[in-house]
Amino acid sequence: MLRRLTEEKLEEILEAGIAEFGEHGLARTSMNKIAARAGISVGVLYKYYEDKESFFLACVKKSIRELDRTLSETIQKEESLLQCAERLIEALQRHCREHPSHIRMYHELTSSGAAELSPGLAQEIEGVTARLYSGIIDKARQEGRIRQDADPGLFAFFFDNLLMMLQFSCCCDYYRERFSIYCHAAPEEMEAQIRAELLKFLESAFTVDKEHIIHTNQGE
Amino acid sequence: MLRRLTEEKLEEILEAGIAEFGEHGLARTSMNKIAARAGISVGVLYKYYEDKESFFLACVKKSIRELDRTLSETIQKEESLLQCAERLIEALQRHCREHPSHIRMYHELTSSGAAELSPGLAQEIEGVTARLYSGIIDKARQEGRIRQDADPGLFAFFFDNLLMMLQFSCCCDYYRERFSIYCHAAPEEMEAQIRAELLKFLESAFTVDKEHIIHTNQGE
DNA sequence: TTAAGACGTGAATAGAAATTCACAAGACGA
DNA sequence: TCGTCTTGTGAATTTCTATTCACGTCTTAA
Repeated sequence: MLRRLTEEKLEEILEAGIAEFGEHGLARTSMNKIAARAGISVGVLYKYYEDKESFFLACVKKSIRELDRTLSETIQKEESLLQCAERLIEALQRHCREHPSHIRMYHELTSSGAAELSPGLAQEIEGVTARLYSGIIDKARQEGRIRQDADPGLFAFFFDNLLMMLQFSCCCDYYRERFSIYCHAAPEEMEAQIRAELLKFLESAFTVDKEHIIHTNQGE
Repeated sequence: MLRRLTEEKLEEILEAGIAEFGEHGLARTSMNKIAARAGISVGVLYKYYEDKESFFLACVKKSIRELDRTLSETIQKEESLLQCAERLIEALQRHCREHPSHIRMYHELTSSGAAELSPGLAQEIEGVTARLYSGIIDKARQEGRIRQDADPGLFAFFFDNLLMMLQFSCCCDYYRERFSIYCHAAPEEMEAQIRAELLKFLESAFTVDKEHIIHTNQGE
């Protein structure tokens, strides 16, 4: 039986690829398995994509598109840094629930399997959020809402680190295990609490009104 | 020429394995290449180790041992949370400089290539630090040095997330790229600044004396 | 209705790498 | 010095999978 591939089928194939890449990583994922999972033959994959690598890139692009949509729906309004953070965390938690394999694939792509692709991918994936977060934080600083001596780039970097690890901890085996070592529960059982505590942490980290700066270097 | 393997040679072989695993990940690393890199024949690898997986585990064990040594030398004293953090950051930055391939291998091990190993490894690797950090933070909380409503487990988790990303950002290609997107420089060019800013971030996050808790949930 | 062209199929090919094993080289006791 | 045991060697085997290609099926235009 031979069916011309529809637009939806093509999306399905990408989704199958994302799932497999997320489960096994670029190196260990078999094109034959992807085809089987998508219910097509291997050959057709090579009609649409040059090779495994470009298929992988297409999967990543699709995934980026969906994440960007989620994010841009989330951060439109004029909001305070923390309101923004709260919405972001919520959105990412939802994204983890709905597209865990996307996050897993994203994690795989940071590993050495995709070494040659790193430079381009990092730029494409992180570029948007980096500018976004740095901008938000810089604005907050200029408005005097966070400490004046904070470096916006690095603070944005720390902020994104926390969000990224949040996602990995929800979706990736190793990090799920690690989470449960810290918290004795699976992340999906305490989504609200995680969100609340992360907000507290960020709230403290970002808030400026301290009377007493802790004395780090007073020795024993 | 045939030389009986010495204790040092065995360590060298593990070090070669760590380097290869760090560069290519578990799946893409070839036992033949490891042997060549270590200057021995493949066969002998299989005399000492059951298969690739157990060799990988031996490499990880060696790496854990060295990290544990670094950490236990670092956190012995009775110190404040932030002093402790500062020492930790310094120690980890040094560790990154001296053993980048260990960090790379650690990162590879969190990816799906080592899926079956995840549970055991996570426990072994994270168990110690998790208890350590949670303990330090819990103590600080009981002494009233950080906000009372903080969950020690989650705060320790966030703390470790930041430290872990710091290491990846120094040693792993993708994360190095990502770092430079945020900060427009390579991490080794601004080690001191990173340390200082991360301390500020943590200092703020952990410090308790705030008059005004930011109003997160007041709506628009 | 039909024939050319377009597209999907999946068995076959080729290459890479894990693992094995028959053999060789040193160690050691007599 | 000799024979045996231990241990390292690396070519050969096996397995896995990316990629190809000769073929069959559908579409479509006349």
